[in-house]
Amino acid sequence: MRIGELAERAGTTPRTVRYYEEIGLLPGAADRSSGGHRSYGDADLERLRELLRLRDLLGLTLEELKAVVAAEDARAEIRREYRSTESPARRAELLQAALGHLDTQLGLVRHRMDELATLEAELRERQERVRARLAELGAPVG
Amino acid sequence: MRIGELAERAGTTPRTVRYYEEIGLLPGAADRSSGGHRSYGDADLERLRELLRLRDLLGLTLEELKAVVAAEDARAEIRREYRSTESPARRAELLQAALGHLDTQLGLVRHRMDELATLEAELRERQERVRARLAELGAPVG
DNA sequence: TTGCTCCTCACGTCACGTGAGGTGGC
DNA sequence: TTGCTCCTCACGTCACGTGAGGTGGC
Repeated sequence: MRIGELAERAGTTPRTVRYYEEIGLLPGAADRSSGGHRSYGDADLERLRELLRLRDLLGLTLEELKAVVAAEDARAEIRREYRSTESPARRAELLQAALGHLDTQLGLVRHRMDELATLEAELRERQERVRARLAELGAPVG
Repeated sequence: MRIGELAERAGTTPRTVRYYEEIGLLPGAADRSSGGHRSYGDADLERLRELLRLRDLLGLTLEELKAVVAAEDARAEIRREYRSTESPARRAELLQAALGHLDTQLGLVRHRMDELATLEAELRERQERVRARLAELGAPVG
């Protein structure tokens, strides 16, 4: 697919995709099919979606996202080395590193969920109070 | 308290507080005690904390936060009018508007929580896979 | 008097948005 | 041939960061 479709399906803009490529967060599109147009596959779409999700949900900066990409590339490297002659010790080391990154991300996710749960509770409390006042006025509760 | 303490207790910087004042998101500090230094109270701290929370957790822009502030000022206005001679119809109207704003915010909060829950599930799944591979290697599960 | 924090410009930065002017595929 | 999307500059914008140079309270 071309950059317009990629961006729309990922929920962003072509400009953002080009910017991410410019700063090295996304690799330059593999083939620039005739006319210099960037061309992308489904794997590119999935990776972009995940980056945007981490950006929006966890508030990671683009520098931090670069570190995430590096960690994921390392995981991909693990899979590639999996059947090679790499030593079990080295494999375990890489897997442990991957576990560390996942732990960090899970910690961030849970922290955010806690904060959101607190916010939700406060909003519901306010909502109840407003509803109670409306009831006092003899109005129907919306 | 002065701007440095306010900012630190709210988890931000003096520059951000001044910027929010500059664009009209925060009112200019009530008293500029001798020397032109801004002075703040606990209510200012609470309001700032809430704005930062909405910014960080829901990703609202500063323009959107202005609308939130306007809605909250309207709620404060309701309380002020509560014992005045305002008509019940007018009061109900203001309360309904407040309910609408709360509904909107609750919708955003729940949407974010859903997205975070999905992300958490995916991260846990990856974690399990990595752990399984580590177990295959005969290594202790971290 | 010495630090510490505060003040106001004002330029820099991050993460893009938005034309300007031009080329390429159905 | 006409739209549509793409391309590369390059300047603009939002939300601040970061000194520059100076004043004020324990």
